[in-house]
Amino acid sequence: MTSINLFHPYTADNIHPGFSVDCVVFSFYKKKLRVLLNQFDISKYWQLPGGFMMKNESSDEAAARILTNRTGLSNIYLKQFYLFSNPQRTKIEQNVEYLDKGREPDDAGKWFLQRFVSLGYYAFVKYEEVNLSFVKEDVTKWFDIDHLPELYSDHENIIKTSLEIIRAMLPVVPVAYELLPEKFTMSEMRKIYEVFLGKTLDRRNFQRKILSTGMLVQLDEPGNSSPYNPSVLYSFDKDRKDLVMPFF
Amino acid sequence: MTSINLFHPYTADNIHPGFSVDCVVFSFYKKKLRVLLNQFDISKYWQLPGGFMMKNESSDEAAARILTNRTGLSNIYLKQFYLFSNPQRTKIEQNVEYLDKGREPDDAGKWFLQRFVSLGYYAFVKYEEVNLSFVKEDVTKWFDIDHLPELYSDHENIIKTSLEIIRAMLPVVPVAYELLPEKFTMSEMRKIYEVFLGKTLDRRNFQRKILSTGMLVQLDEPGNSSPYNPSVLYSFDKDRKDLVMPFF
DNA sequence: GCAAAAGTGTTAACATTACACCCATGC
DNA sequence: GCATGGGTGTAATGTTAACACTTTTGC
Repeated sequence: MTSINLFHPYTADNIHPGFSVDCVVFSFYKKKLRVLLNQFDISKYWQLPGGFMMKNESSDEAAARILTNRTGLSNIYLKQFYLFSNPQRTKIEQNVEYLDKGREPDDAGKWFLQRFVSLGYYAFVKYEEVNLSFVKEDVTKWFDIDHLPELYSDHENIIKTSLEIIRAMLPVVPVAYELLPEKFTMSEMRKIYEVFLGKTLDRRNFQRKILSTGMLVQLDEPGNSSPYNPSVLYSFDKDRKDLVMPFF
Repeated sequence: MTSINLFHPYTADNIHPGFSVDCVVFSFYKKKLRVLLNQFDISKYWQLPGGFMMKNESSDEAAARILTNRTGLSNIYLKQFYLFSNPQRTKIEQNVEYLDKGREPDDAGKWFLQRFVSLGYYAFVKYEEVNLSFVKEDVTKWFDIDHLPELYSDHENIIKTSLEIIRAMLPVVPVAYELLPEKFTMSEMRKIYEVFLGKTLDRRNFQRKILSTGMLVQLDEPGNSSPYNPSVLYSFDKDRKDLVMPFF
C-alpha cells in the first residue's frame, strides 16, 4: 500500500524525464506570511509541495494539478519564477533514504535517483479557503515564513529566491488581492506589503496612496480586527483589473 | 560527416533528457536592435541559437557554452527568463524534416523527436565584439528585430516573450551598459531605451535624469555620430555597479 | 535658407515624505 | 490614565513632464 502511494501517480513512463515542479504557496494569517510545507512519515525533512509533469501536460498544468490535490482549490494564482538546475542541487543520499524507507519494490523507483531540474512556482491563496487534508503518512501544514523547519534538498533556497523575485516585482504582483480575504482592513493590507518589503510603511501615506488608486471600495459594516477600535472594512473593486502599484 | 555534425556534441546519452536551451541574443547597431539567428542548410527555417544541457552542466553553463561557440565571446550577460513547456510547442513534423534531411544514420537521432521543454535565455552583447563564423551548412546572422524571417518552432514567441519581460524589468536590467560600445553618445543610449519601451522619450529630460545618477563620465573627445553636429561622448563609470534606473 | 541633430534651462503639476492631533477601547 | 490601534490633514520637498531657443553642418 504505502509503496504505491509514495510516488503515485508517477512512474518512469508517464512523466517528463528529469523534470519536477516545486510550489511556494503563500497565505496570510494573523499578520504573518505562511508557507505550505509537507512531510512524509518516512522523512525527517519538510518539503515544498511539488511533483512531476506528465507527458501531455504543460508545467503550468502540472503545478495547478499538484496544488489542487493539496489544497482543494482550483484557479489558484500561480506563476513560474525560476528553473533550478544546479547538478548538485539535491543530495542523492537524501533520495536514496526516501527509496529505502519508502519500501519501493526493487527497481520501481530507480528513476527517482536520477538528476532533476525543478521549476519553481509561487502561488497565493486565501488562508480561510484552504482545507488541508491530514493523512498520517503525508502531513501538510502552514509555517510562519520566519520560522521554517529544516528543509529537503534546496527548498530553502527556492523559498528565498521566490521572496526575492516577488519583492522585486511587487509593483505588478497582486499580493494583496490574492492573499486578503473578501473583507479586510487597511492595516491588514499594509502589513502584507510591509512583510514583502521587509520594512514598515507610513500608515497615513499608505492609506492615501491606496485609496487614491480607486481599487478599493469602503464597506459599511465596521470591522473588529482591533481590540481597541472599530476599523473600516474594505473590499477590492471587482470592476478594476489593473491592480498595479507603481509606487512600491 | 554531415550526419555527425548536425547534433554534435549531443547524443541521447550525454544530455539531460527532454530539455533544451534557447538564447535570444541582442545587440545594438545603427540605431536598431538586432537578434542573432542561425540556419542550417537543411532547413528553410531560421532559429534561435540553442542546444541541450549536458548531464553535468547547469542550464546557465549550457547557455554560456552554446553562446561562446557561436560568438567567440566569454562572460556574456545572460539570464534565464521563462520555461516554455507547452506539449505542442514544436510541431513534430518540423523535427522529422530535420532528421530526414539531416542524413542521420538510422536510429541515432530518434531522441530528437521526443518532447522537449525549453528554457529561454536573453543575452546582451556588444555588436562590434562579435565575430560571426560562417560555415555554409550553418549560417549565423544578425536580424533587425522589426524584420525577422520565418522562424522554427515557437521561436517567434520566445523572442516576443523575452521583449515583454525585458521591458517589464527595464529599471533593473542594464541594457545600455551591456549593449553600448565603450564610447557612445547620449542619443545612442536614449535610443536603446526607446526601442525597448516602444516609445520616444524627451531628449532633455532623459539626459538630465541619466546624468543625475552619476553613472556616466563625459569624455573629452567629440563624437561623430551625427552628420551635422559634433556630440559629446560618454562612458560608463566603471566604479559604479548600481546601474538601476528606477524612473523607467 | 532650411532641415536635422545636438546643447542648454525654466516652470508648472504632481507625487512623496515627514509629521501631529484626536478618538475609542481594554485593562 | 495610559497604552494601543485607528481616523484624519497639512506643509515642505522632490520628481516629472512639458516646452523654446540656439548652434552646427550638409545640401
